[in-house]
Parts: sequence; C-alpha cells; structure tokens
Amino acid sequence: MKRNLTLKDIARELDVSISTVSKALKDSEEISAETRKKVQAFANLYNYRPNNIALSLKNRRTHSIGVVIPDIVHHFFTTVFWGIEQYANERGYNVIVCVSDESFNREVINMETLANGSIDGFIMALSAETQLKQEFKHLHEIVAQGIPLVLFDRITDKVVCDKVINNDRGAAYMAVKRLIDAGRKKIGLVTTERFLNVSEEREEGYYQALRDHGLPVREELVLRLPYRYDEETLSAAYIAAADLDAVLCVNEIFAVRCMRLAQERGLRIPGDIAFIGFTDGLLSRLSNPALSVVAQHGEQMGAIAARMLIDKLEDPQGPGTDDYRTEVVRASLIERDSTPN
Amino acid sequence: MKRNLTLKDIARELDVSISTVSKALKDSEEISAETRKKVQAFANLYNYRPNNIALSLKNRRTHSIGVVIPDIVHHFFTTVFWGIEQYANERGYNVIVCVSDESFNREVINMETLANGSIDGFIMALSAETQLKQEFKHLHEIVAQGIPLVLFDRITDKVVCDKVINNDRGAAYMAVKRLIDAGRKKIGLVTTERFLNVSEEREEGYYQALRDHGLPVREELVLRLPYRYDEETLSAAYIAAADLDAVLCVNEIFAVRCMRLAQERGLRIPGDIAFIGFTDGLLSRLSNPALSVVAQHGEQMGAIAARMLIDKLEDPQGPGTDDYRTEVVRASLIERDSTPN
DNA sequence: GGCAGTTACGAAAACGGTTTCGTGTTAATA
DNA sequence: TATTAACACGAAACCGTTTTCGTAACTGCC
Repeated sequence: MKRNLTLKDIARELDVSISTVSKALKDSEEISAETRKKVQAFANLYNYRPNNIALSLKNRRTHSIGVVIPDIVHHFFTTVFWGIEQYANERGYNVIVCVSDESFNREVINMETLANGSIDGFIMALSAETQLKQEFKHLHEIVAQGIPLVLFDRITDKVVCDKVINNDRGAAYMAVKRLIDAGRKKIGLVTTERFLNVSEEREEGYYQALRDHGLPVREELVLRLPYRYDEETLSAAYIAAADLDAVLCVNEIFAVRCMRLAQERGLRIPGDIAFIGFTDGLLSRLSNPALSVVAQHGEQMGAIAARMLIDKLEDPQGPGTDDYRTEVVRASLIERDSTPN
Repeated sequence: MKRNLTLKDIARELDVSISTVSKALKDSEEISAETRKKVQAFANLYNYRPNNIALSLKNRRTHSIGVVIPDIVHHFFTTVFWGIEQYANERGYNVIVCVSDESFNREVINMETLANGSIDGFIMALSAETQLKQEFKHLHEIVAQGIPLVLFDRITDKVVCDKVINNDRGAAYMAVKRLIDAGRKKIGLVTTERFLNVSEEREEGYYQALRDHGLPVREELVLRLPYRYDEETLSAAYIAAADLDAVLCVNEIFAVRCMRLAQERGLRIPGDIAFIGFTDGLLSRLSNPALSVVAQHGEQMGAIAARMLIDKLEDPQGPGTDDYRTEVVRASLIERDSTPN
C-alpha cells in the first residue's frame, strides 16, 4: 500500500514546520502570503488530502452515522436507507450499514462494534427478535454513553430517544374505512405476529375502523402469518374459508400472494374481493391488478431520521440536551386497481 | 457527549503507566500476574473498549470497506450488497455504502471522500453515466494509490483490478436456446441502452444463439429502452407490432411489464408467447404467471467480491501484489410458468 | 560483596492532523 | 538609540492507542 502524502512530507520537502503547512493550507492570516502560495501550490500539485482518520481522532467526530436495519432486501427498509444515505451525503456524512437480519445478537454485536468511536450516532429499526424479547439494554447503554440515537418504524416506548414513525394505526384505519365506504362488510386482515409494533398498530387501526362503523370484529377474519412467509397453504385455506369481500394486508407481499389465491378461486378483483396492502413497491405497481396501497414514504422517513440525527450532532449546545421528539410521517393511500371505483 | 473510558483514565485511576495498562489488557507476559488481574478487573468493571479510530490511525487499517453502487433500490444490487455485508461482517469488517445514483460525479466524489483513510478497499459497480462517458481516471487513481478495488457486474476493461461478473453472454445464450428448443422462432429482446456492459453482453449472447440455430437476426426484434423505464407506450407498440412468440428481457421489470401488455392483447403465456427475464427477485416469483428467469446469484457475487477484497487486504505479502483475477459466477435458469413445458 | 540476569514497569515515539503559545526578527515609535 | 508592537513561524501538546527500548529493583551466583 503506497503511503499517502502527509503534512510532515510537505513540511520536510518545503523546509518549513508542520504547523506552518497546516496553517498555510487553511489560509491562515498568520502565515505570509508568499509561504501560503508555496505550500498550497505544492499540496495541490501532489494532490494532498488530509487523513480522515487523523481528523476524526483529533476532532472526536467521524462524520459517519451507523444505520442498523433488520433487513436490506425488504423494499421498505431499502427506501428508508436510500433516504438516509441521500440526506446524510448532502450534509457531508457517510453511512455505515449493519444488517441485523432480524437477530437480537447481531443487532447487539453490530452496535457494540460501531459504538467505540466509529460513528457519531445511530439510526435504526429494531429487529423482530428484539421486539419479541423486549430486551433493550444495548440501546440504553448507547443512550447512556451520550451517543445520539434515532429509532424509526420498528420502535419501542422503553427507550427514550428521537423517533420517526408512520401513523400506522391511522393509515390502517383509513384503508379499512375506504373499503367500508365502498360497501364492503367482510373485511379480512392479513398480518404478521403481533410482537412487531407496526403490525400491532395496524391491527388496532383495523379493529377501530370496524367498530366505528358497526361491523363485528371477528377473530377468524384475521390471518397471522410468520414474518418471513413462504408458503401458500395457510392463506389459501383462509381465502377459501372466510368468504371475504375485502382484505387489508400489512405488506405488499402478503397482498399479492392473497390476490393470486383469490384469482385462482375464480374471484374477480376488485369486484368480488378488494385488496389494500402496505408498502408502495414495485410489486404493487406491477401486480395484476395493480395493488392499491398505503404508501409509507420510506425515503422521506429516512431523510427525516437523518435530519434529526445530524441536527442533534451539530447542535452547538452539544448533543447532550435531552429534548426528544417523535416525528410522524403520514402514510397516504394510493388507489390503483385492486379497490372498487 | 459523555467521554469514553481511555487507557489514560485507567492508568491514572490505578496509578500505573499507560503502557502497563495496554500490555496488561492484552495479557502480556511482561506484566506481573497481579497487575494484569487488577487492570483487567478494572477495565471489565467499567466496560472499557478501545477506541476504534485511534486503532485505525495506529494500524493504518480501518477494517471498513467502501461499497459504491449505482442504486440501492434495485433488487440485484441490494442482494449483492447483502452478500457483501454478511461476508464482511463475518470477517470483522464494516461496510460503508455510497450510492452513486447512476451519476458520474457522485461516484467520483464518494470515492474521493472515502479514499482518504476511511476505508481499506473498495467494492463497486460502475454508474451508468460512467459507462457512458468511459471516464475512469478516478479509478485509476484509486489503483495507483494502492487501494485494493473489486469491480462487480458493471465493469470495464479499462481498469486493471479484481472483478466479479456473471457469464451474461452465456446466460442469455442459454435462455434463448431454451426458447428455441421449445420451438419458438420469433424471439425478441427487450434491453437497455447498449453502453451498459451487461446489456451489451446479453445482447451478444442473444444474437449468437439466434445465429447458431439458423434464425435471422433482425433489428426490429430488439427493443431498447432507457435504463429507468417508466412508460408503457413504447413497449406496447413493440409487443403489438413484432408478432413475437418469445421474449428475453434483461431485467424482471421489463419482463413483467411486457407480460402484462401481452396479456392485455389477449395473448396467453406461455402458450402464445413465452418470457424469460433476468434477475430473480420478488417480482418474478409473484408475477402472474410466475416469470422464468436467469438468476444472477447476487448474494454469492457479493460474498465473492468481499472475499477477494479481504483476502487481498490481509495478504501477508501486503496488498501490493498485482495478480488480478476475474471470477465468473454462472447464472442459472429458473423455470417457472412463463416458459412452455 | 560485586556481577550478571531477570522481572516489572515507564518513557517516549509513532500514527496524522490541529491549535495554543512562545520566540526571533523586523519595523515603528519615543 | 532603546523600546515595543507586529509579523511569521516553530515547538509542543493533544486526540487514544501500540510498541520499542531503557532502567530501576531484585534475584541468584561465584
């Protein structure tokens, strides 16, 4: 590995001191115009670039933010990440990603390795296992260390920090209301296990909408699938048995799978049965019929999370102040061809 | 920001020197058993963790690798990234991602900021604009600086470094041959602009397969769409005019869109017209009919790229040796419901 | 008791920067 | 001409580690 040009090299070459070089490069008044010229010319010629690591050590700021997400292949997290990366980049920050793969242990290990100086702050969504275990010691430690933390989407009340979420409950309510307004009466919900806070919120919104409109809340209308769902049998039985006229699904994958099963049973969409999913991904746009969805605006969520974090990092009071905020991004309903009218 | 415990703190507290603490913590024989115990106990109690930045500065190794990709929302790149991240993590490396967003400038800027000590090596796929301009000075500089570089998928002959690619030409050939073997005679190709090396390779494979089997190569069978394709009109005309009985698409998005247009024209898939796409994503699995695809094994490509890079970084000879290799990942054809039989 | 050889530790340099402070030289002033 | 201020620069500390080397103190030996 060829060594990079350092201040020391320039100093030696130009027969001045390191401090002089350093000051000359930042155009300090303290250095004569002549010397400044000379140093700058030399540095320019040999393409001097200060060493980031040395700067980080000196300034105790890395200008990197750590992003810990459960899954990178999932469309929603990908879009959030994209929002984070874009915004962070604009403000001169790099992004180090760690994927917990829904595992508590990986989440803990990843955070520990990053927390020792590698990053200035964290943006993260909890892994499924963490939400299941309700074990947040690692996060409390981060906060106690004074490292700013922004939680998004998969959050918890148990940790005091900044947060960015969707109005999941309200969005689910809105979606179900939309179906009720279209005259649907037997509305199903396909969701994941309840320990994921977002699924829980959506489920509550679903119940609320039914109750508010005088529809019975019946357990058999709700299908609970494992988070990583890979077989059709269960939902086939559900679609067959429940005799539904509309379904809300907590993600687009569930929705597209269910639509397909419904079609195989000869049901017409949206005529016989309507569908609304969460997540506005490619799948929704390209499914047949195109799926109406609750768009979560992941990119915007990512940008907001990054803004909150960086603002706190660059707060002249120091990131020590503990006024924590929770920003809510309002999801919107995108109507395509799986809903009537 | 609460300061972290340092060696100096421990030294002061225990009334020994910094060097003693450092050595005691690595269980050096040089330090008496008693002192070691004492120091380790203290460090343990107060949860001492060495500062990564200081270590990086000292060792001139960051244990971070920079990943520069054109797009993170695109399924293929996401899976490659996932492969990189998993593998790198296993070997104790962190991953810093920069998304060039298909822009030459962002690619250059991203690499420059990372190259000044922030990372030990790069893994990247060229942006579309870079491939169009055929401008590789930034990469040559990286290589000249002695920073190991692994290019994947979107590569170029103009830069000498390690590479990981698919056998795109062979894979396209195989796919077209599969269609020919099934008796198809008017086989179309839906591709992107030709400056992307992968599209070019696939196009060549397509031509080769036609020629080898005595089928005419006709320009009107080839539809060339902009890389970020967002309208249906063009391909609708194409599907309508060309009277095809099979189509190879260079990605799953094109394929699913075209299938839908064919279906709207009343064509049955795969009876009247067969489809094969590239990229084994959700879309292919969940489309109707499920799309037969050339699977690129992105995760594997990512792992291989990371392995090549880290092996080079940890090569005791130093990463200086310039034996560059190109590994080819063999794509495989996954048959689903859009191909006959 | 004088010597060499351990043992157990500390001082200091190094990684590559920034920044405070001190100082020698020159020019301006009394 | 002596004093002082401005100027232009360098020395050194610091960020938090590792590592080499030096050295006191102690041991054992003759």
